[in-house]
Amino acid sequence: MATIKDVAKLAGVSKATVSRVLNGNERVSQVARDKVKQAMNDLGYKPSALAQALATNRSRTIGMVVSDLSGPFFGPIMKSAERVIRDAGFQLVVTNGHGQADREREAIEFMTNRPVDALILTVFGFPEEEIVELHRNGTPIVLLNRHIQGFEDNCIYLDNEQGGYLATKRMLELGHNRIAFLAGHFTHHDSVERLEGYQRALAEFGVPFRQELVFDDDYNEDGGRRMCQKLLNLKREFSAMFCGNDLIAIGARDILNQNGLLHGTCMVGFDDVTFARYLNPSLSSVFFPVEEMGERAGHMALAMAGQRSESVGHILQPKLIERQSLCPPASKAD
Amino acid sequence: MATIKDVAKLAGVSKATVSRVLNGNERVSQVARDKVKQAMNDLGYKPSALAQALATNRSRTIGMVVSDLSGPFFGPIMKSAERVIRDAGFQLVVTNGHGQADREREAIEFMTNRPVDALILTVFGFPEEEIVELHRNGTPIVLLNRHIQGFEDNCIYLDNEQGGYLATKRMLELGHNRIAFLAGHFTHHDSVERLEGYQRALAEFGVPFRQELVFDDDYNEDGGRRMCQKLLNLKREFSAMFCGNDLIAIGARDILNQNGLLHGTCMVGFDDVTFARYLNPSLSSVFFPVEEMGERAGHMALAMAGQRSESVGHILQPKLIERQSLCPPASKAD
DNA sequence: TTGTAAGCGTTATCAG
DNA sequence: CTGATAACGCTTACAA
Repeated sequence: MATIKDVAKLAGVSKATVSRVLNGNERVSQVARDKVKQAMNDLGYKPSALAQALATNRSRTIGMVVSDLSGPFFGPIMKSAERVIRDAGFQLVVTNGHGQADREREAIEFMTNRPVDALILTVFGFPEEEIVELHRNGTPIVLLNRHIQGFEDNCIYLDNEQGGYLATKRMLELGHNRIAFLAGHFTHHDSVERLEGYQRALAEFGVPFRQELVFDDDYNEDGGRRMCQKLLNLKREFSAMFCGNDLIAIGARDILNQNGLLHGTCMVGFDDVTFARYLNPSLSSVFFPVEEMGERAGHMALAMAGQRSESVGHILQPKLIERQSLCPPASKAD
Repeated sequence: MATIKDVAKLAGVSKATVSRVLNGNERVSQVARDKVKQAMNDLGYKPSALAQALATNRSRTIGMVVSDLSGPFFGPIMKSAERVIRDAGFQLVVTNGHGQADREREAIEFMTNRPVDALILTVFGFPEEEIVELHRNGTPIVLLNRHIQGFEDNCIYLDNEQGGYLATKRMLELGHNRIAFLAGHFTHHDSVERLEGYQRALAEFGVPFRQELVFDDDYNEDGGRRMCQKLLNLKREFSAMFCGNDLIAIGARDILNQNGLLHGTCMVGFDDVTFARYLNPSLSSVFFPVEEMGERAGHMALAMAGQRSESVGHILQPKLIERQSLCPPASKAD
């Protein structure tokens, strides 16, 4: 690998001059500039990002910690963030925090030792204070899907309450008044917020809130199965179901199907992951603008890294996607 | 941020000694070692990975270029590779090549300027010679899903021929003898190899190969739709369908469904992506051991980076996953 | 066992 | 406009 020294020698100038033409145009004579460029070409010279980072204390790198490197949710976030970041001539480095506090801490340390110019975090276990402290200590943070008091400027999150409201309202409009809510654990504030939206819609339609129709369990297929089974065991009347995410919905559908109830039950999921539309009947879902979240995260991180970039809002709006699983109640009135 | 100098000063030793205790135990007296460790703790010292990399010319970083940062195929590969790599104290850096030669080149340059100790590549457009040259020039390469003559030691790929064979054989066993093949473009060697497997199975069962039942188009939903539509337009007799991947299968199902043929047609996809089992009827598919591929890639890359790691094989074996979409032909004989 | 000093490839300060 | 030269934080002969 050719270094700046080789270029300097070949061009017959000093390293300083080479460095100057490298870093955008400062005051360098045209002749010098040309000689340097020529030499660079001849040697196939590429500056070492490493050495530049050491000297400038800026790495042109943005870190990202996700809770799952695979999966339909984080994929699009990473993808859109990476596009924005690479377009700015920066590099995105992604690592997995596995959604557990200790792994997340490890992942974050990995990043800060690197170091990165800004850090995009989607962490669940990692404590709020540490996040804020990290930021204070000089690693600019963009926090996704989490909303810390007094740290709002660094957060990007979905209006979950509105999502819960939209889904529930639509089912109410269709005539349902016994709507079960199969939520994720209420330790996740998303779940709580979605519940609030659910309640707001009920109130608006004068339908009483029934605690016995609300369940919480893991945010995955098995959680959905268990909650749905519980619901059936209770023999509570219900004609519709709002699920905390699409995986829960899939688990629930499985149980409903086994009981011959799949096609009669109105259902709305959350996130609108790619395969929701492939299901049969296709699954209605509250669309989570993941790509937009990724883009915004990218822009915000770049801005924090001292790069001028679009300024973006902090709260994303969900949208109800209507598909076959949204249907009126079986007409008992007739 | 505390530096090695601060630690040295506080511990009352030289930088060299600190460096020694940092890099595993060399000959350092117990007292010195203790003082240094104490000082490190007191200062919360973390060595700068950057400076270390510059000094040693090794970054403890493995790069990976994928053709899609989201999507059900690369997610699990990245995830399992990352686990292996991080367990070894290395960092995985992922970037997107978008499956286009120029973007891939850019992505690879980004990586080599960083630099990385090894590079895992899943690139399609990038020319073979350049890959081999890159490796010769000192960036160790692990190449996924591609098989270059004379470069086998660096490649990890699926036995596609066997995959095509397994799928076709099972359908033949069920009694189908008009099996359409909706392949991806034959410019992808995967497609060609799968076709060969398809033909081998046919030959084994004495069923003649019919060119008019073979189609090629994009490896996605729309490609599947177009190929299926063409097949129907031709009014060729067929009772089963082998699809080049699961997305093609989904597109084809859509068209079949519109024609009331979904439940009568036997179908096998390829890759066995996560949602194949969620479909209704659930989709049989040739399982592609993506996680294993990621793990092997990780181990191989580590080994090339001079880290001792498990040695792994180069060819992965597919497996047929049987689900509802696998069914005997409608009995015309009766 | 320990310290000194050169070097990794760049940037940045300061004279000239 | 240009060139020495000192950083940046660490490793690594070489000497002591």
